[in-house]
Amino acid sequence: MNKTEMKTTTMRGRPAITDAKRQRMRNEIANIAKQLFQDEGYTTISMRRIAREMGCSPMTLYQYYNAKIDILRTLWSDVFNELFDELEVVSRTHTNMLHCLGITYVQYWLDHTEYYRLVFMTDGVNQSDVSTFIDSPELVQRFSVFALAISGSFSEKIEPEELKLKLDAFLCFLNGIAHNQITISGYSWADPDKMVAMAVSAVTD
Amino acid sequence: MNKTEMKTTTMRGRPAITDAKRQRMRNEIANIAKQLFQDEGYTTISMRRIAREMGCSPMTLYQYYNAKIDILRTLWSDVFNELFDELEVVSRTHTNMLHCLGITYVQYWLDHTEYYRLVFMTDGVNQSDVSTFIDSPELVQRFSVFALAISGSFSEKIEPEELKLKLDAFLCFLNGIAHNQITISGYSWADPDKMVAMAVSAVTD
DNA sequence: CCTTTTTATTATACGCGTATAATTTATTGA
DNA sequence: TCAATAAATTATACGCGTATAATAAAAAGG
Repeated sequence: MNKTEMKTTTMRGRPAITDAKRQRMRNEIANIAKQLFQDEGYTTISMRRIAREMGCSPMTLYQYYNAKIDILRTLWSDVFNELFDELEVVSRTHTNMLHCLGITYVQYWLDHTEYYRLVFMTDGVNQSDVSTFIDSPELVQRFSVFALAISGSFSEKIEPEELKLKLDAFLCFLNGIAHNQITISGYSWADPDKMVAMAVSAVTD
Repeated sequence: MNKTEMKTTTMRGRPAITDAKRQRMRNEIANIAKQLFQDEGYTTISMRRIAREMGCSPMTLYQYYNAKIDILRTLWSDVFNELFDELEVVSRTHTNMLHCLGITYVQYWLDHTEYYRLVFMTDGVNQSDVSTFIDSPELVQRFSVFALAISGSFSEKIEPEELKLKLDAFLCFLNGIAHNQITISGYSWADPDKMVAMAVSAVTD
């Protein structure tokens, strides 16, 4: 029997915050933080600063998020959902699906480098990474558009382990293209679309 | 006329530290820091702790390094040179050069994830970008082992722009493989060697 | 009303990286 | 020997993330 269930019976003491209220507060914090992170960068913005903008004390933020990094994590999922919405549109409207998916995926990050930095380049040295939420079931589910596109590009049925290899490699290649363009921006990279084309043929041949 | 040149003429005031002495001090700090970083991790170890082990005040470290991250950068630079030394050995001793180069390159980063994070995942907004380092002439020079291996894998001469495309794509793919393994560590990725093999065939076919 | 209980919120404190101010040290010219 | 000077070193201070302690707020029971 957990606390939310206890709520139904009468209880002494100040009542715990409603789930709805809690969620509204989380959203408010996330929205303010998103704006600040995008404008001035994750490391530049402090919890004290977010609190000031919220009109609360710094420690109140910890009532709604375990840590500063957790606020960022919430923003990550928003970003991914937007991206995958685009990808699903592509998967329904294009015939040479894989190539278009690749282009869309890479181009999305190149068009939103600040998001890319938010998701894949959070302060390097500590060990908290993106995988904790990439592993969330609903996101794993979303990645299946790539798997379907790959298996769809073959006439005969493809073995699961070979599909996994192709899928993983394809995702690595796409991320690598985006990542190098963004992090090594001083170097004049070859056309991303052509590199995506190479990634596609590596997976479909 | 700079300060080192001024040293030759007589000057008032406490003399600046010798280059040799400065280098000895840098080495001493680096050695202590390397041990501590390896034992307890970069984030865990503080400048105050390093100073304590050195028997000096925290701020004295800043006489020899601009920032904590610069100490790590120095350590990384050493190991990075070792990577390219390895790669050059590989390029001289193996026939299927490209595949071995790829394996070596990726495996290096997987063996030194903390250095990967340092170089490729530093928050680009607030300070030094990877490209400033990657663009340094001696490092660009080092990357040519990949270009040579690619052009060497074709019997007839390859056009420069096509070579560039293949080289850039190959580097993107390799970095992507390493990057995804490191940043999305919770996901069980396909065998890196097999993905490298796909990257190789994408470039050589 | 007032106490009791439980939760939300805020205050305080710690160690961090490091900018800047203060101090010590090593040298030269008088 | 003794100021003057310049570099090395150290002390102090700031804002940071956040753990923990203190306080305020909201409900129920007397």
